[in-house]
Amino acid sequence: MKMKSAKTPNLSLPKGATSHRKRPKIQDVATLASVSLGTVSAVLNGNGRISAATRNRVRTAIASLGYHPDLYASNLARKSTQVIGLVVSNLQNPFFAETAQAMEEEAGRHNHQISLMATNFSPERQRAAVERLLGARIAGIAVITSEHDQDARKLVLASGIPSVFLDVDKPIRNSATISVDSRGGMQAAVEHLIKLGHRDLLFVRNSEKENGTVLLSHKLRDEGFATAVRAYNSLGLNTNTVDISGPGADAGQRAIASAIGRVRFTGIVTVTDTVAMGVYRGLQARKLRIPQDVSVVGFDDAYFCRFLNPPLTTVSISREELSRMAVEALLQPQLPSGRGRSFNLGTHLIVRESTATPNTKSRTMRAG
Amino acid sequence: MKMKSAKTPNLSLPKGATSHRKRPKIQDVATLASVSLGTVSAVLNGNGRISAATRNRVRTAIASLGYHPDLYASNLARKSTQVIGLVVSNLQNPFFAETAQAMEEEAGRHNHQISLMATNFSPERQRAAVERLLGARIAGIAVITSEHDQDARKLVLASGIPSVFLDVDKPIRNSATISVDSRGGMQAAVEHLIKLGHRDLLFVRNSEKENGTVLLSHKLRDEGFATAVRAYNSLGLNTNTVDISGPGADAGQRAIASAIGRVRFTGIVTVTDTVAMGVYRGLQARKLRIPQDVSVVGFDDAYFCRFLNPPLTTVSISREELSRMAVEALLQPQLPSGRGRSFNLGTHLIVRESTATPNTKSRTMRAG
DNA sequence: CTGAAAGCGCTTACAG
DNA sequence: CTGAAAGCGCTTACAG
Repeated sequence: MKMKSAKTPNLSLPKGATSHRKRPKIQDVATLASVSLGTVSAVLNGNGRISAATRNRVRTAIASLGYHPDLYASNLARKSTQVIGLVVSNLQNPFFAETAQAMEEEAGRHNHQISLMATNFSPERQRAAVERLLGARIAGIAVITSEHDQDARKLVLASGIPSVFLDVDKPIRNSATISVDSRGGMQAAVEHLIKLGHRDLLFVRNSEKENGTVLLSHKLRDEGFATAVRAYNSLGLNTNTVDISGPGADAGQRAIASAIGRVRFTGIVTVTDTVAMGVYRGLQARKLRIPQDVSVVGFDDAYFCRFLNPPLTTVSISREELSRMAVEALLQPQLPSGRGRSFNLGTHLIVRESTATPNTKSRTMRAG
Repeated sequence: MKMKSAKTPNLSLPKGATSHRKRPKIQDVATLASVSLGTVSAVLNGNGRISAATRNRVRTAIASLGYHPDLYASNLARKSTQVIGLVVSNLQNPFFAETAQAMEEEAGRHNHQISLMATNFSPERQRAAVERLLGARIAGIAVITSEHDQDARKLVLASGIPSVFLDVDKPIRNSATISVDSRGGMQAAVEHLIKLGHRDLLFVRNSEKENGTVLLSHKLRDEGFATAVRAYNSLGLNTNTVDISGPGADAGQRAIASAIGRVRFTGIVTVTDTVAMGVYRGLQARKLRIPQDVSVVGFDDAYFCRFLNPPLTTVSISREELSRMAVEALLQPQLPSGRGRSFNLGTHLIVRESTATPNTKSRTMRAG
C-alpha cells in the first residue's frame, strides 16, 4: 500500500471508475477456449468457417465470462459503422416520436441502427447533437427538426457523410432534402371548411421565430392558408389569424380564449394537432360544441387525433414514407457531383368528426 | 473524367465506405498547428496548461480541417465514459417519453449523457438493448420498462456495472430498484370515486401477460383496486372488471363498447391515461357525458390529460423524482456488499374535471 | 480451419 | 508548457 497524504483516501479509485469486476476482454475468452484471439473475433462476427466444435467452445467461454465485445474497440478497428444518426426536435411531440420509431424500423430493414438525439428546439443543442454524431463516425445523418441551425448544417456538410434534411428552403449541394407539402395540406384543410359552407375562418398559427427566420414548415402552412383564401375570395370570406407563442397545447387554449368575443369564426384551422388539442379545450371551456358550433382542423395526424372528442379532422404526413425517403437518401446517395437531391412528400386530409356544415345561428357569434 | 469498366469501377471504394473526403485525425491537426499530438489532445480535453497562443493555433487548425474527435478512439483510450444507458419500453407512450426527457435533464446535471434504447415491449429487444449498452461501456444502466426479461437482468448483473430497475417484485442483490406505489395510487383513485358517491364501479385493466407473468405495475393496480373495494365493502359496492388486450387507446374504446349494456357503472378507473383516452371515446360514442353520466380516472398523468374534454382526473407519478432516484442509484452506488437498495416512489391523485358526484338517474343504467 | 502481427485514432503518464 | 511512446480492445489481411 502506498503512502498518500490525508486528503486523498488511499484506496480511492480513479475518478469515474467504480468497483466493477474487471471486464473480460477477447483475449480472456481466447485463453479460456484455448484458441487464438482471431478465432474468437471470427465467431463473434460470423466470419470465416469455424468448426462447430471450436465455435461451441468459444461460445461457452463467452457465456461463462459474461463477455461483451467493447463497442469502441470494435468500431475503431472496423472500417464503418452501421448506424444512422437521427436528430429530431423533441420526443414529447408525437410527430417526432412517431417518426423516430418509423425511422428505426426502416433502418432496421437495411441492417442499420439509429442513434437518436433530441434538440428540444435549441440551435445549440442541435449543434452539439451533430458534433456528437459526427464523432460517432455514423454512416449518415438525418436532421428531422423543425428548427434549423446554420452551423450545424455546415458541420454536417463539411464532414462529407451522406445527409438529409427536412423542410429546408432549397436544395443543398451534396446533400438531400425532403420537402413536405405543408402548403398543399393546409390549402386542402381550408378548402374543406369552405366547401362545408364556412365563411368565417380562424387560423391559429405559430409564427415564433427561430434564429430570426420563421420555420419553413410554418411558413408553408401560412401560404397554404393564404392561397386557399385567395382562391375563394369571391365568396366573401371573413378570416382572422391568431399568433401563438409556442408549440404547446396551452398556447392553443390561450389563443381561443383571446379570440372568442373578439373575432367571428365558425371554422378553425391550426398549425398542429397539439395546438388543436388546446383549441378544443379553449372551445369546450366556453361551452362551444365541436363541430356543431365550431369546426376544427389539425395538422400532422398524431396518434391521439382519433381519440379526441370528437375525433380530429387533420392533415396527415406519412412517417413511413418520410422514413423511406430519408433512409434511401442516406444509404443510396447520388453521385457526389449532384446539386442536391430533393424528395417531395405529399400530405393528405383526413376527415373525421370535428368538421361539419356550420350552424347558421352560431355564425353570428361576435364580440360581446 | 476517368475511364471505368462497365461492371466494376476500378475506383470502387471498400464496401460500406462512401465517397467521404478522408476524415481528418488528430495528427493532421497537430501537423497543421505545428504542435505535437498530445498537445492537441490537451486542448480538446481542457487538460494541462496550454498557452493561449498555442491553443488558438490548435483551435484554428481544428476548425479549418473540420476535425471531430473519433468517439470510438477516444473512449477506447479513456478509462470511463460519462454515459448512462436507459432502456424504456416505448417512446410513443407519454410516460416513457416524458421519463426519458427527465432522465436526460437529471443526468445532464451530473455531466452525464443518456444513451436511449426502446424495447417496444419485446423481451428479445430488451436483451439486445442491454447487450448493446454493455458493449458501450456505460457508467450505469437504468431499466425503466414495464416488461422485464430475466436474461437481460442477468446480463446486467453479471456485468457488475451499477444498475437500477423499475417495478420489479423484490430487491435485487448488488443492484437498485425503484418501486412505484401504484397500489396506493389506484386505491386513492377508487376511494375518490367512492367518496363522491359512486357505488357502481368499472375497472378497465390490462392483465396481458409478459413471459407468463403479469406486469408488477399492473398487478399493483389490481391490488389497489381490490383493497379499496374491500375497505368500503359495507357500502354495497357493485364492481366489475374488463380486461383489455393491449396498452393502446383502441383497447380502452373496445372495453367500453363491450361493457355498456352488460354491466352497470357510474365510475370508471383505468390502468393508464392512454386507455382512459379510449374510454372517453367509447363513452362519447354512446352519447354518455363525462362526468355527468360517468366519471373516469386515469393513471400516469400524461401531458395530454389536461387537454382532454373534460380534463382527466388521474394518478400522477413524478418523472422528476423517478429520474433523481435512478441517477442517484447509478452514480452513488452503495457498497457492493449491499443486499440491494430500494427506493419508493409515491403517487398522488390529481383531481380534474372528469370525476363528479354520480347522477342518480343514470345510476340505474343496465343491460338492455 | 487457426495464429501472429499490424493498425484503427485517441489518452495519458512520463521525461524533458 | 511540449513531445515521444505505450496502450486501450478490437478487426483484418496474411501466412500457415
